Amino acid sequence: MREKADSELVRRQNRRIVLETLRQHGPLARIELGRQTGLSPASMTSITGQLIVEGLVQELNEAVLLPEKLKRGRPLVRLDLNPAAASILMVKISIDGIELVLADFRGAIGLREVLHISIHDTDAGEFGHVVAREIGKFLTKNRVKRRAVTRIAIAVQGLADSQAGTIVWSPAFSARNIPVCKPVMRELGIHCTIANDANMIGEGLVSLNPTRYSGTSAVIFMGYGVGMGLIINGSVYHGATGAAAEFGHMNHVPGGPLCRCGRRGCVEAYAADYGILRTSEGGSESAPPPLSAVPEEAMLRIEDAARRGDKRARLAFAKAGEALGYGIARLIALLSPEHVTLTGPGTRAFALIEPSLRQAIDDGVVDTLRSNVDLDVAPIATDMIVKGTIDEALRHLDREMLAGGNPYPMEKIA
Amino acid sequence: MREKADSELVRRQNRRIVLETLRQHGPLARIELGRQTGLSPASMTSITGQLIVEGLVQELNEAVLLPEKLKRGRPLVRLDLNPAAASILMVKISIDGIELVLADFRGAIGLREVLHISIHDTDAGEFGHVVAREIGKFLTKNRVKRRAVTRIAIAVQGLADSQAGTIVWSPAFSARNIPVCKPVMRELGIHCTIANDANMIGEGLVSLNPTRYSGTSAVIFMGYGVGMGLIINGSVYHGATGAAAEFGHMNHVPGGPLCRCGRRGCVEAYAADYGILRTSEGGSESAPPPLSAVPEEAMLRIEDAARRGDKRARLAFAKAGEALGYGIARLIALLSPEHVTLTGPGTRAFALIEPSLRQAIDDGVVDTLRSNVDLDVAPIATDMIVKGTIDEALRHLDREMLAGGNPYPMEKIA
DNA sequence: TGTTTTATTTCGGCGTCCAAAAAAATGTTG
DNA sequence: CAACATTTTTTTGGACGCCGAAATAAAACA
Repeated sequence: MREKADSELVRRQNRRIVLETLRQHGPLARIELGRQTGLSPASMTSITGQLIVEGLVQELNEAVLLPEKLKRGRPLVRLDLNPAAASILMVKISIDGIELVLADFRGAIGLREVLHISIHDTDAGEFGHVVAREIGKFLTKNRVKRRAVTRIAIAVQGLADSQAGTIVWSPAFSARNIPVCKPVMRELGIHCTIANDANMIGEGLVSLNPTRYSGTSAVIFMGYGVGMGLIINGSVYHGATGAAAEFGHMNHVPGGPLCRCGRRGCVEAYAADYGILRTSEGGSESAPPPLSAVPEEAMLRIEDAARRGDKRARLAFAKAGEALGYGIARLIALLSPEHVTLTGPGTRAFALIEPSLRQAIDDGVVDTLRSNVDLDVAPIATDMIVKGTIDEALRHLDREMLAGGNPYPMEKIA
Repeated sequence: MREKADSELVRRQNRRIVLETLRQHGPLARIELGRQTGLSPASMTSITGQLIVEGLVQELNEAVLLPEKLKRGRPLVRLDLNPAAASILMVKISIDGIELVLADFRGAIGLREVLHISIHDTDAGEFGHVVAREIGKFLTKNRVKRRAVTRIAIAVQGLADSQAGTIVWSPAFSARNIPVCKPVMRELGIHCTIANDANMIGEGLVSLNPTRYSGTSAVIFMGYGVGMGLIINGSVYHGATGAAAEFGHMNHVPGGPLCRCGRRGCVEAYAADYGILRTSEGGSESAPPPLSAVPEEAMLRIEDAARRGDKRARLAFAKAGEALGYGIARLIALLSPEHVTLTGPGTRAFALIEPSLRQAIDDGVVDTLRSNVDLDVAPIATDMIVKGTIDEALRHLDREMLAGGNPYPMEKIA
């Protein structure tokens, strides 16, 4: 049951709609905002006035920006989010290292740095400190005041517990249950959240194209592992702790090949790069997966071999496709998503995977459901993680800032 | 992005909260409503006054009802939903026949009738007419005016397309794609909806215990088939067409036994009564499933045999448990629900199924996820379908009636 | 310079909510 | 039994948000 409504709720909701509209459709004049949101020009004046006083929005001085249309009438004054209102520090933790990105309140990226530091064997108790230290260095080097950073948002490969702020399990670490957010918050005094990277791809897709992703869709990431971002009814699904959508560790065949998670027969054990590598090398299904990342060259070699007709290599991709296909079939049976998007480096070999994947979907799904699903491939995923993480943090921020939206009397605005 | 807010939205939302509170917590005085909803007594007077004028709510004259506490002070006047404000005709279509239930605006059941008519071989074009005719007879016999019936809500075993108002596929029929809602609406002139019965069990559980089911949960129905109602973030999940959550037709083993849906290896092909029957009789996996329902006695016989130690019968239940268990494991990997509830006649033999089911869940789920799931068994399900269907129809009704909530000036109320 | 056009602001009205005061309805007490 | 106490409900008056209409502002055009 929803909360009781009053005039405060009305204002808060309308403020939020205005902010979101500006976020999505770039700079807009008051009257354009009114058309977009359905609010009257009078209310627009009032709402934006308040937002300007609070520093979240600013008027743009764009004599330059409007050379195209020389209409008559009073020129419109475009408004935009004030980039300085907040900034988000995004941290991407992956098997390759740590990436730091600083974005402003509009979501525009200002600074970016990739650290190729070795983290795989970092001690669980140590890692949070390492992250905090690297963030500190990054900020100092770029002369960014810590107080200027509003939020730290972390995306990580593997299972993250967003409630506890920990990395439950990740291919980037040998350790498990690594606390991250708490030490970072303690050492830097900045609010910090952590989430799974595939979920963040989902966030990115939703904020990029809310109409397309207004229903139920899935993004499947293929690479060093198999991850999934699940969009349900237009918003990314996080379980109770943020640890849902473990598509890669959904069982495919009971008692099948050994997975990195320790179980047998997971989709990932067939379809992640190490699974493909193992099959193509004729390794035993009980052979333990490698601890470190499979080098890209190794995968390129197998792909080449398969394209040249090598039987073992072809089989490896066929098995990967079958596992993915049945996994998708099961997903369809449960949720009948409108879109299933494949992404990540593993899609490079999509042509090799596709036949068995489609066959598996054909065999595994009731006809009436299958016809509704649209399967597509989107190779580029890295920046989507960054964008998604930043956008999600900004959405949270919007809500926070609006919650504290004190009533400013009209007189003060003038 | 949500809709713009204004005072109309405030009133609508608060009216709805009041109605829902009355629906849940029985008759309440204005001041009690105020405490429950967080609205002031003044607003309560205004809102309930409006609802009373519209005939949705009525004051209860309960001099009798209050013998318990003889407090002093002005006695409270309890309000309740006006039962006569609307009525719902619920139709349950199953392999056993058709059941008709008439409920009032409070959700209380007034009339009930079970028709053991044979519908299995009804022509697809004919069935809607049959339903309409039976409803007509039922209403005439009980002297209920058609105009008095606000909505017809149908729950059906099998795959329903709630968008199109059709039965896509059902074990109760040999035909497919059977139009139901359109002919019913045409012949009776009453709005009609159709949905899957397992989903309606979900609705029933949510309205019975919203707190427990505020997150993600699944209800799995075992019987002539295997169905599922999926509750996500506190509300029952319907895909785009209402045809989601086909847990029974989620693949378990590629190329496995033949399922009633025509595919191979579905969970249902192992765990529905016909699947258990087939395995226990040592039938080939390619043996086509029976067209008609498996009689209860046959199942009781197999259960008995298994309890007495018959190997084939025990194997049949073990296989059923394994298929269900892996299905649940896959569900957990995707959504990590808080509760999984098993229900339906198939749970009679739960003790026989349980060991392999738990083993399968153990083998199929990553440790960190499994520990969060609470598995329980609730044998009685039939009335939950009725309750859920009625409650869902009433919820829709609430929304409709509130949408047209004209502003009544205070003077008119007095 | 005056006119036209378009964006924005101001003003007055309406609907909602709430707090406080008033009224209503009953029990308690001397 | 009348005055008091207590509790619920209604009434009153004020605040806030939205909107339509009128006023104002800022430009192009003639």
